[in-house]
Amino acid sequence: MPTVTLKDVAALAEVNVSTASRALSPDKSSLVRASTRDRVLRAAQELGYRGNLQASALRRGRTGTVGVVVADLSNPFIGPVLRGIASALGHRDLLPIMTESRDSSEALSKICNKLLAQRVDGLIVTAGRYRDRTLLKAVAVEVPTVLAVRDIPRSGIPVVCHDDLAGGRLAAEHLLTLGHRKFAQLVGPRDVSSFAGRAEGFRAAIAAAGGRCLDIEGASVLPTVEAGRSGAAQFLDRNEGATAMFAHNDSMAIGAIAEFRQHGLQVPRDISVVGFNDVPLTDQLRPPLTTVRLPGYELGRLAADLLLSRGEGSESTAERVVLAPELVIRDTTKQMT
Amino acid sequence: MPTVTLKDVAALAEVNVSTASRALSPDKSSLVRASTRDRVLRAAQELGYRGNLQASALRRGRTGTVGVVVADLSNPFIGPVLRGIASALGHRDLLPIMTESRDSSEALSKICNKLLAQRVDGLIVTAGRYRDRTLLKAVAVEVPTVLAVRDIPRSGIPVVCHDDLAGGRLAAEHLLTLGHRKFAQLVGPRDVSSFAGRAEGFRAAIAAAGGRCLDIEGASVLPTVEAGRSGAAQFLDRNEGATAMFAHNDSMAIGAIAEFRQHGLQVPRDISVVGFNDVPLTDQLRPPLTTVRLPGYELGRLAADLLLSRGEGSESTAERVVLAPELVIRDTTKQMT
DNA sequence: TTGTATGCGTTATCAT
DNA sequence: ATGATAACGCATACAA
Repeated sequence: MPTVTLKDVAALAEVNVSTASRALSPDKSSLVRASTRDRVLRAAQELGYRGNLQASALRRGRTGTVGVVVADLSNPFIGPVLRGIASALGHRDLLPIMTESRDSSEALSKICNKLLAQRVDGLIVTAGRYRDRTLLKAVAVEVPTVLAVRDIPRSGIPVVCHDDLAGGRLAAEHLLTLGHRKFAQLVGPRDVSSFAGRAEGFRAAIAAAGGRCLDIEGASVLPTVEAGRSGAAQFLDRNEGATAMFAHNDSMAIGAIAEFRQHGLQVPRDISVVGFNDVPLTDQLRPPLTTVRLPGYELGRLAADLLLSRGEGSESTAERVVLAPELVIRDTTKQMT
Repeated sequence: MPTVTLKDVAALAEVNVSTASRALSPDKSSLVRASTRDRVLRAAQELGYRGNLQASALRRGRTGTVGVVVADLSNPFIGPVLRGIASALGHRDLLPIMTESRDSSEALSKICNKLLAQRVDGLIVTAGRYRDRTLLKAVAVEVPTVLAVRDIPRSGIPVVCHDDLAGGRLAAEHLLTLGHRKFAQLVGPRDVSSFAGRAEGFRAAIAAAGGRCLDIEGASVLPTVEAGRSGAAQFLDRNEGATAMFAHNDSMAIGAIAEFRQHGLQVPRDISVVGFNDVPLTDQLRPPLTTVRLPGYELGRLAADLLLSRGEGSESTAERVVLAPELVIRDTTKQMT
């Protein structure tokens, strides 16, 4: 497969390469006479010419690509976010390069290096933990960067995230309204802003109402169904009379409910449970899960927009966009009797 | 941020760029004296030098990137596949460029064009439908390509997929063993190999056993929970005495079960249901879903391996790898009484 | 072992 | 309106 270059096209159209280049460039094509442009276009068509973005990038100093790092591609929450990013980016003819760090700082570092070597025009990181602050600050000086989903305070990096503080508060207020006074929460990793925010929002709202809240740390590594089970088991061991539990994501909530059931406790009859994220199928569970919904697609779109606006040098844009969560009341929470 | 080039490094190390290039190239670094290499390395370190992969690619004729196209990033099945791909690729220092077609042929076409313009070294397509055959055949002559998950018969493109025929058969045999004789299946899109295979495998096994099977087409556009509901509703309308249903994925199975429940029918008491994919949380449903599990991670790894082996010109490798599915029996199927 | 020179494919500048 | 040419950053063939 003899790769067709601009030179070939120019030769066939009997023009100089620079003319061919102009004719094929969307914005400069007006500088060339219509008839010759047509000739070039036809030649390109005939040869099956494809611009070489590598060469173009080298010459122009921009690659037309944006790196995107996510922690976990299997996290159902991330799909909409990526779609939002891709949508906003595709709109301006940029190609997202998506990668997964598996929440490993080492992997994140490697990925960033690769992306920088690829000379991405921008970077969107949804996988940042507090301990990655130094790394990401260094990255951010090399390429326009925005954080999404997870914030890193004092990093100085612009961010689009959801309001986890409000999310935790929403969960707390819902349970308080139902008459609960003693609570437990299954906390997620402490050095991830989303989880830290949920913990603090919940704790503060409970405290403000004079309630008591027990933190279960067992699930602080990976917030999975299994972690939810073991967290619930711990909770039952040292039960201090809590009647409601807030899990920092739906997986843990589901695990907890399963564990409760196994111990003969029914949700919500014996204990109320609130999850977080509203991932698919939570509405199909028995009972359907009360949870907090986040605007993933919107978040992705805004993150990409923020990146683009920064890339254009208009530093005037907001550095921090926070999206409101929404409480979805289903059947795992009920009024105290 | 004045971008550091090889020239800068060479200048600081007081060597020629070619020497610097050699010193920094992992495999050619043996050609340079240890002391000078150290000097170059230190200079690179000091300046924070990053190779420019664009320029390197232009010169070497390979970019070190592989395009990956998926139909739907939110499909929980795809996560492991992508991880498998990334793992195999990362191992050889290749960067996967992941993209999503949303199952649109138009989008697929655009994406392929972009990826080709990016001069990816290879392409893995998990989003191919039958109608994309022409497009993908054209793509495959330009760049080493492998299909994954979804096959396209008579495309001549190597493929790694699961054995959907066997998957359908597994479902059928399980239900037959339980004593069922009249069936319905909620079919997925006809022009996607995975669904076509499931349909055919199920149908054939039923026919071979002298059973009867009704195909419900209502869900043939997007196989979602909603499609499962409406499919089940259709099924109930024209009920012909079937006692078991095979849904072509878990979402549809879940939707069907919900619809049945709404009509006062219990699963598996009144009707047995088998899903497909074993996506997360299906084990947490009430009742837990009987389904067919596919080796996603393994599939991704093998697809990447196949691509790499092809890229190396060893055309001797198998053109078609088919992975065995596994039946996961849970509680939505039961013995006929 | 190191340096010199050239070209990868494109675009921008400067002429014409 | 078009052509000639240089340069982007790097890697290699060849020379020394």
